[in-house]
This record gives sequence, structure tokens and C-alpha cells, in this order.
Amino acid sequence: MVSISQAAKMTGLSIKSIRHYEQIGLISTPPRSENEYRYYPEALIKQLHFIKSTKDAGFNLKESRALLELSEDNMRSSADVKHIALQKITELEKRIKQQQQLLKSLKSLTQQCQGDKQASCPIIDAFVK
Amino acid sequence: MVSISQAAKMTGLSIKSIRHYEQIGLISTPPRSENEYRYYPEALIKQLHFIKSTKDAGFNLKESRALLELSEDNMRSSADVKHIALQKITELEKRIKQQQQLLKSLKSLTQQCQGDKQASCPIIDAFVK
DNA sequence: ATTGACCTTACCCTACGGGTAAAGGTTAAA
DNA sequence: TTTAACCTTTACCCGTAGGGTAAGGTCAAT
Repeated sequence: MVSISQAAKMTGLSIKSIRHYEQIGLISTPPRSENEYRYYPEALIKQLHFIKSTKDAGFNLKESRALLELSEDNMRSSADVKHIALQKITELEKRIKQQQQLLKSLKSLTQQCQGDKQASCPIIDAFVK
Repeated sequence: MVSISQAAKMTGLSIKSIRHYEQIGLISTPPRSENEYRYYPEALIKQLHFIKSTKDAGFNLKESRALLELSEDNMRSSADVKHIALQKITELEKRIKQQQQLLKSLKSLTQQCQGDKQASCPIIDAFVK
């Protein structure tokens, strides 16, 4: 009979997030006590743990949903899981490269900038062009 | 007398974005013709160009706003600009590191996964724990 | 006169909750 | 018994940076 705040503490999620996941149908509907308070049986805590893990691994809620469904599907093939992971890897690699590019040009501009009281600034100049 | 679609083409922004920037007060209010169509004088096109450049450099609209204000401030000190750039650099470095961590663990998990018809999958196992 | 391309406002949608309100429940101590 | 402290509920608005779409006004050419 764990309450939502206890579930939050146990899983590392916020109360807000837990209710949000319920609202979008990501997790099963928790039973309610007489006073309408949600409570969370084992199975639900496990779902929440799972979601937290996938989130920590960089997946968004849509991907977390797919992974959760796969995790609960005894007939799944590991190929399907691997596919999702590989997509995320590709995405991460692309994003990282982009950001490294940005970082590089930003660093270069910043090094050229005096950073003093003068108004002249190569960073601004680069954006005005 | 360039129209909004012409302004969009000239700057590489979307029409939607241009109207959005106006709505949030990021750029000056464009004058309207008799039929209420917006049109964009030189000065506005320059602002839009500037915003596009800062966006491309990885800044968000709040930061773009600050940079645009600095760019139009003759009394600015380049130190203020450099400060914003340095913050962004720190942020980018942090994000890149995080994502590299995620990428690493995801790659490791994925390599352990057979990716066949079997259900057993170390990726799922990692999330269940 | 009609078509197609353009413009307008207005509304809903995204992801992931944070913040807050207003209302009510539970528990333990004074 | 009351009170305080803490818990829960629903419900709304806020942020990012616009995308999508509807419904309608305008313009130039056919």
C-alpha cells in the first residue's frame, strides 16, 4: 500500500511525473483507496522503475513506452529492442557531433574576444554578418 | 517593402518563427500595409538575420534576445558578450559529456544484445534492474 | 469570374513536467 | 479536542520554439 509520495521516493521520479505518466497512459492505472488516493502495488512500482531507467538512459517518453511494452511482452524479439537502441545511438552520435561543432566555433570566437570594457566584439561581429 | 515570406527566404527563418519572434517582443514590431500585411524594412531584416545566426550558434531565444540587445547597444562592453558565450560553452561541454556517457553505456548494452528472435535481451535486463 | 498564391488571426499540439491554487485527508502532539 | 504538519486530490497556467491546421481576406493573372 505505498502512496504516491512513497512511490516517488522509491523510484526517484517526481510525484508530478508519476501522475503525468498515468495521464498519458504510459503506466497502468493505479488503484485508489476509499479517499481516492492512488496507491502503488509492486507491478506498478516496477513499471515506474523501468521508466526511470529508460529516461536515465536518454530515451524520451515515446521510446520509453515502446521499451516498456517490449519488456512486458514475452513474445518479443531482442531484435526489436536492439533496433530502438541503435536508433538512439545514431541520434546521440549526430547530436553530439553537432554540439561539438558549435562548441568549437564558439570557443574560437570567444578566444578572439577581449572581454573588456570596449564595445568591439568579434562574437557580435560574427552574428551580424 | 518585403513581405513576410520574402523576409523568411532572405533570412532562412520560417514565417511562423518570424511571427513568433514578433509576438514575444524579440524583434521590433513590423509596420503594416493598408491590408494589414506585415512588411520588413532593412533594420528588421538585420534583426532577423542576427537572430538566425545566434540560433545557428546554439543559443536559445532568451540568449538571442540578450545578444541582440547587446548588439544594438553602442555602450556595451565586450565582456558582457563574452560572458554569455562562456556560459554557453560550459553548458555545451556539460551536455556533450552527459550524452557521451549515455552513448557509451547504450553502445555497450547494444553490443551484448544478440538482436535475434529470442526474447532474452540485456538491454531490457538493464532497465528492469 | 475564378484560380492560386499569398496574407491574416486563432486555436490546438508537442515533452516533461514545475508551480500554484483550492480543497480535503491523516497523524501525532499539546 | 484542537492544532499543526504533512499528505492527497483535481485543475489550471507556465515554459521552449515553433508546427499544423482552419477559416477567412487579398492580390495578380487568366
